[in-house]
Amino acid sequence: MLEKTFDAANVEPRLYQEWEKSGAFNAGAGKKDGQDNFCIVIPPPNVTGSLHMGHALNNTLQDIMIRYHRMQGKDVLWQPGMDHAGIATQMVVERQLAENNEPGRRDMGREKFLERVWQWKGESGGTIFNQLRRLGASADWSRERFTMDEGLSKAVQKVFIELYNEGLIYKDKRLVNWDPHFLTAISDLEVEQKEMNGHMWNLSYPIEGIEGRTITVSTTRPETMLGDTAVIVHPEDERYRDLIGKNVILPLVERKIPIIADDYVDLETGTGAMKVTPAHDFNDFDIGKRHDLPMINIMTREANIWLKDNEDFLQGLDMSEELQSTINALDGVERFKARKLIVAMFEEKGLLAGIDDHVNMTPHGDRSGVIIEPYLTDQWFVDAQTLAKPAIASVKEGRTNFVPKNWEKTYFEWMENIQPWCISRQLWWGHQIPAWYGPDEKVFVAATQSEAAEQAKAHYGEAVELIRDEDVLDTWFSSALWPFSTLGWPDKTPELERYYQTDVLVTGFDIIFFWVARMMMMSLHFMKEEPFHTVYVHALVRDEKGAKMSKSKGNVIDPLDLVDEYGADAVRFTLAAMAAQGRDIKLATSRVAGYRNFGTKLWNATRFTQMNGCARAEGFDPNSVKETVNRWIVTELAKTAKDVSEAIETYRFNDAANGLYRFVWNLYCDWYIELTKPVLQAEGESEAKTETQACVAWVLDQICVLLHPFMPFITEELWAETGKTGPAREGLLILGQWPSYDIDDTGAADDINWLVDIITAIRSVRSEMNIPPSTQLKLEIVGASDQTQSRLQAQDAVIKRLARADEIKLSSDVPQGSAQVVVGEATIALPLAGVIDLDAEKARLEKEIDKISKVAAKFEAKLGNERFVANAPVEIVQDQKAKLAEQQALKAKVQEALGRILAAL
RNA sequence: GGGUGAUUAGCUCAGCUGGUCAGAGCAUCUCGUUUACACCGAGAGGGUCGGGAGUUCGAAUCUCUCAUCACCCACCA
Repeated sequence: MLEKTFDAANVEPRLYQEWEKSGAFNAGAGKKDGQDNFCIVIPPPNVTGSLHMGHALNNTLQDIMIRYHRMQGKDVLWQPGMDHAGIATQMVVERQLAENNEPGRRDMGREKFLERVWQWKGESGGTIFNQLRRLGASADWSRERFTMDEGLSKAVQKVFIELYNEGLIYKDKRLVNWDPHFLTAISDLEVEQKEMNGHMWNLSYPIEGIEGRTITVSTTRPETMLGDTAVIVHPEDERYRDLIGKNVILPLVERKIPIIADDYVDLETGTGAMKVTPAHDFNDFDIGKRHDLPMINIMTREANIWLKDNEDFLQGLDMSEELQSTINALDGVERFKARKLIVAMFEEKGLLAGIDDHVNMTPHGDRSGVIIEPYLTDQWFVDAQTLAKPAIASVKEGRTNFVPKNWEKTYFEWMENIQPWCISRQLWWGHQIPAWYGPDEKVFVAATQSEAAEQAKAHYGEAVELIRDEDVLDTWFSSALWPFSTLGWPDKTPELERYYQTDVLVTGFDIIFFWVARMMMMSLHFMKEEPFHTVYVHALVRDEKGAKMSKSKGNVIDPLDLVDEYGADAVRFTLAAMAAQGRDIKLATSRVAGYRNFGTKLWNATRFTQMNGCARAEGFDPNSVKETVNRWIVTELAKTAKDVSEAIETYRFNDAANGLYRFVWNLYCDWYIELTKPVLQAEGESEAKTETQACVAWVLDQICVLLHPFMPFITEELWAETGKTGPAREGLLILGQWPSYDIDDTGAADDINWLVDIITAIRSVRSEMNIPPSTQLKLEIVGASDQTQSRLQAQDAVIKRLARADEIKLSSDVPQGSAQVVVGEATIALPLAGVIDLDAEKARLEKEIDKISKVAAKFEAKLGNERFVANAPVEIVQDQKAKLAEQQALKAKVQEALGRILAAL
């Protein structure tokens, strides 16, 4: 006999071990008779990561599909693995070094530092996978991969070399987003624009040769004026037309820079004159290119002002004492301090024309949080525009589909405007770029140094010393290869052959650009086939009030805390039930508690079966059950199974979960079990009892199967429990067989619906009339049709039990002073003269009539509308007519009942 | 500046391709310990589906518009 509740904390780890030991997670485990494959690659979490709600949702949905398809008998692979997370990991290890007062990364040197990172990875990396295990994730852990594994690194190298040879990867000197904290370039995607309150400074630049005349430019970044190389005005601008072609004397540095015309300038904005700093602003960079302006970088990598020994800056300057002192004052100063100093200097010279408040979008590094500096450096880029073309076509032509579909628009929007992807990072942890430089900076890209040396020898005609590029690749470069690199590419492995193309990618919308788009590009280029046919994009998990969960807000719900409190099944079921497409999930823990209760409900239903001898029967055939109630429940089960399967296959996980919830609680527990009690608890043996016992057990079995993808632990446990009696069971539920039935008995459904109606109606009256549960009623049925009479006879015991009546008889008249309920054509009288309040009964019936009238009025209005009758489809009109007639008949009956009460009053 | 998604019972949300679609769960109220379950059972109250206009015989469901909120993208000094 089972305990009263399911002890998740104890059972879950045990069952998880059993599953793992059984090999059920391994690819091929569920395979039966050479059926289909099903493959999902996990979105690789950061090696530094720990489980948050987003992961919990993401992996729950994946596991539901994986378990579902496994039970379908497919050869299933859920490919797990982790991402090396360049910046994040380097950050963690550097912090650890600092905490231990150990030498920093630079003091340590590259090799030793990397050793430390590997050591850290071995000790603390990948805790997230143990957390996923607690959720019940049935990934094939034996195939776990890491983006820095030898195999995956080989794939990265091959991809880099091939793209380079095809001209799709190139090195370029241009402005990049520079993170002055981590001292590395980052891609556009790793930049977050944040609104900041700042100022707009108006700076006046004197015109060369025109005493007393200045031109005023507006800027949000005065410190960059040190690197100005032009002022531009609009060619049509009357105010400045005479100045075009002249020079300004750049204040402080006394550099002569030209005033040129460029229609980039907006006549309406600011003063209509713009300073141009090509080395520190993306727009200015383009303008500089257009006009072939010098690009003067005036900052160090740390974003401090750099003037001394800065050749580009010093070139062409006349070193005066004043300039020297300006340089002394500014050199090495942090950029925002320098800003203040420079503004003050302008003010002192009388060249500060004004300061306005200004709100501007400021770029921040998503990891470091510091303000990004547009910075002129040599970096490696991927020609994303070229790679994007087939990736766009693929989605346009439906070879890969987004669910929900509206994400395709976002995807197109981004892909069609894609910029070169900066892939080099000035970090150590990552895939070092396979490029070597000769004496004249000539690049040799090759898999190994010796290959590079050969190339160099061929080029120079002699052996030369080569220096390897220090940089590593963007982490997302390796993630982009995930669907094929994890399967063994570039080797032609059986897994690659078998599981590629994978099926579904499950992901949050926040990484569509980072990851999905790039997988599409790389996979199409190297595999010539889409990485997956479907991208299921799920929502963000927010807190109860809809706010994004974040540490700083302190509203983070830790999924493991929820698992501790309510069990993994409850957490999973909650997430599935709330995963309606296209909506964020606002997680309320009350929901989790509710679904924990759902598990308990099922648990106790199983206890009920045990107490009532409902053991599984050998060769039970749901198609041949005879009892109405049994025919009804198997019909409902068949419907539910069909709905759930369909919902899972169309990614409507909430519909699947809710369908199961409804069936288990509202049909199986609330009605089926109650309806079977009279038979099950009757003395002695009967065919009906034997059949019902078997049927109750069988449906419970099927519930476990259908619920297993959602609530794997409790169902597995119950499966084991119910396996202890009846015919021996083979194996674990995880490898059970997903059902589909062809059962549909509408007659039984009608009978039971009638039964439910009559019981509900009587209960309702009892409750409203305050008839205590202990009072046994005598029911008198008036006007019953033949069908109703036979139903009454068949269901006599059940009605008596559930409506709490000790006698049911047919009558020709309603006894005076009875409470009355109308069910179909029959009126059920509850003879309670003297017990009930007739005024209350009168009010109740009046209210009932009112309600019916309202419904009837709707149909009347429709049918009274000539145009409706003329235009609506015939079936609809017929349907509405029938419904109206039904309501009218009902109303007449209730009115009769009311008449009797009025007479009695 | 461009784009997307919201707005349905007190709360959190379902409602697909227009015709009982006005629903669920929590919360509330009443009653209940009948041996599966109080993490329970029975019953009840509660919304003119954000405002307005339109299409249609018929709209929560389609179109437009306004309002409010959220998010994403963007180099306007």
